[in-house]
Amino acid sequence: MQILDESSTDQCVPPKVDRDRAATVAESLIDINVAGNLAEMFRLLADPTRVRILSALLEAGELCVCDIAEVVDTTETKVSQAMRLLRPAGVVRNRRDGRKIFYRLDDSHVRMLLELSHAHVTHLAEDV
Amino acid sequence: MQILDESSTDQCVPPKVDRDRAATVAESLIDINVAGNLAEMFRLLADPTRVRILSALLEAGELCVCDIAEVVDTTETKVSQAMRLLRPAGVVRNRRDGRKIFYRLDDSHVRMLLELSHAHVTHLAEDV
DNA sequence: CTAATATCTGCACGAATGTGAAGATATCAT
DNA sequence: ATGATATCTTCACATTCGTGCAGATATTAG
Repeated sequence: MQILDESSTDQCVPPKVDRDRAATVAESLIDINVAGNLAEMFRLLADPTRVRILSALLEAGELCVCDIAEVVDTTETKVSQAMRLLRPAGVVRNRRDGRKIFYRLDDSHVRMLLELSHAHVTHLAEDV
Repeated sequence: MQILDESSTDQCVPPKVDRDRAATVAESLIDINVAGNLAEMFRLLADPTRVRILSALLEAGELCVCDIAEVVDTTETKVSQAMRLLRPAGVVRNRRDGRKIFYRLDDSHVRMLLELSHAHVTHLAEDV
């Protein structure tokens, strides 16, 4: 891109052009609080059980806790604790019907994330 | 969608239609290994520093470690350790030029994830 | 060669996280 | 009322994770 210029004497021996680019990036960089929110959202998806639960909801649309536990092949406690994390984050929404509580995805972005991620992983699987 | 039917008596008092749906979901459900890979990929993004680093690379295209540290306002050790996680996962690629090592994003899906996620969070920020 | 720069690694410690067991609520059936 | 079902919560424990520090490696300059 640009020719390296070792004239300036700063802490990192930065070529002038790169310095400018770095400054520009710093301005348009994602806000530190936003980065925190993003990281927290990714953390919610950083667990195999939760991924499978969300995947099941993506397929079924709506499922009660016991059905989720059966489909995902895990305990109801795990499902319940997963929902405790996902609910206040706005990822899932619940609805009571008798003694059952039905959950469904409640975030179009998360839905897209899941679909995109699924495509990503299956694409990786093809390579390997 | 379908009318609830409390006739069958199974362990979870499941209406027949729901049982079928659960079975269908179980078949088309994401594989357990794939879910693990997905979760691991999300875990890489589940850290504010790493999110900011990737965001910087998304903006700048390519940056060396010291510039990343300056732009993201963190230590070079943090950047280096972040890269130690992101490199083997195929998220970033590096190139040596002299004593500097330049990093850039190396995964179109991750790029999309970041863009989509950024849109998601800014959308949330508008609501609140 | 030595000195300085840029990056990486190993280690140790505090914090956060996932998990299971046991008990607490809430709803329905009888 | 009692018992059964479905879900949630609390607690404690083991594991993992992010962090900083000190030192190691690699490259360039003199």
